[in-house]
Amino acid sequence: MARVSFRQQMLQVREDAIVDSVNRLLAEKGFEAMTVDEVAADVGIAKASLYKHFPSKELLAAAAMARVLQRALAFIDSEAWRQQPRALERLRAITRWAMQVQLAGQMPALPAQNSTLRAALLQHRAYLDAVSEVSERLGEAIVQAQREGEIEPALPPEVVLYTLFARACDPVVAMLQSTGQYDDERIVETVLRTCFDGLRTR
Amino acid sequence: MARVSFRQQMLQVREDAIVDSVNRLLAEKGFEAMTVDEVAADVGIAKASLYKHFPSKELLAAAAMARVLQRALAFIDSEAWRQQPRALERLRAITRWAMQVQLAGQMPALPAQNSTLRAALLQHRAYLDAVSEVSERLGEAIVQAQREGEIEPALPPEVVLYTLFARACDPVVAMLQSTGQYDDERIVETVLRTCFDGLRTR
DNA sequence: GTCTATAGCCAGATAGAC
DNA sequence: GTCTATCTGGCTATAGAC
Repeated sequence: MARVSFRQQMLQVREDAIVDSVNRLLAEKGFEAMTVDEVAADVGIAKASLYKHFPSKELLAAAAMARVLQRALAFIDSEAWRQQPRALERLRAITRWAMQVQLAGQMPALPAQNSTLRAALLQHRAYLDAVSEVSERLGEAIVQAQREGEIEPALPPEVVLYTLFARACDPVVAMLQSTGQYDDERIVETVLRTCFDGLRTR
Repeated sequence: MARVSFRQQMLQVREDAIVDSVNRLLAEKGFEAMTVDEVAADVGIAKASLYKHFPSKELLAAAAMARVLQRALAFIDSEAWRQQPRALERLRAITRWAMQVQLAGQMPALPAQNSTLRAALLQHRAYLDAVSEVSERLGEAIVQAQREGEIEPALPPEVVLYTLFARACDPVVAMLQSTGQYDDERIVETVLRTCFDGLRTR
């Protein structure tokens, strides 16, 4: 059995704390506006210490984005998710999960088209692996939901996939949150509804 | 009749060129990653000259965002739009217009929650006026569409409004464009469909 | 108003002691 | 690995000649 030293555990805990902070700051201000000084201050360590853990700002952000995807994957692998018999309900569940992460201020924004972050992500193994793993699992659920007649079969599966990725970061969630008029559950259910059922009357 | 001097016309043309460049760069890289040097180079003038037209980077971006909204307003005021008898079709038309602007690379991204740009926008008269004017017109169309039974009446009108604003910048448009597998019209119609009809089968 | 040149600042990254 | 102190580059903004 893999014995993990106390030192390594401490390291892991610290890195988790760092990545938490980065997630929050990425969600709040985006990659470019987030400064490494802020991250260090938020974690409560010196900036130079941060650079011992992550060799650049880009790789710091990439680690954070990879972890969100790994958590999504953990959710997808959970019993509760896989036991859901209808594929449509599985898709709703993962989308709901993503919106809850966003409401908790832990969903980093999608990187802009042209950004040093984007370039770094395309070379980041853990991130790319997580993206393709999540895409594959969701792709299966999408195709199944289409076979079951629940998701519109005329939509190419990749359109559905991209839409779900985009809705995970849907700015409408933050807009509704900032009005203060809706509680979290209401926000999630409303945005989920507009995503799956559209704005038109059914 | 208002006589406009040749000088003023030249000025206007130049400022339009500047704002075009800013729009493109804002769409491509976002406010923080865009540099004033790039804008100047893109327009083909010196950076100091830019600052004669716009006193700060924030106000430069704000002018660009205000102009997009003013163009949206011009579209809303056009005969073709207003003669459309059904409110739902008017909402579809303005959303389609926004997606075409985005495909043309001229739709600036929504500012992040916490950003110097956001602060500047909240003090920018032309921007705020345009936002509230657009919101008012769309709000009327939304309520009417709900009365006509076309837009889901259970959705608060502001949720519909925010959703339309968000879809104007929907990253799915750029994602589909970057695959190169779809022509512009197909992209617009597909994303419009997911917005109004949802992902589920009807 | 346009330019060249530069001031001033701030953020990413590093040196080097402990 | 952690810190303090510092380097370095690039960015916003301006000075000042034309």
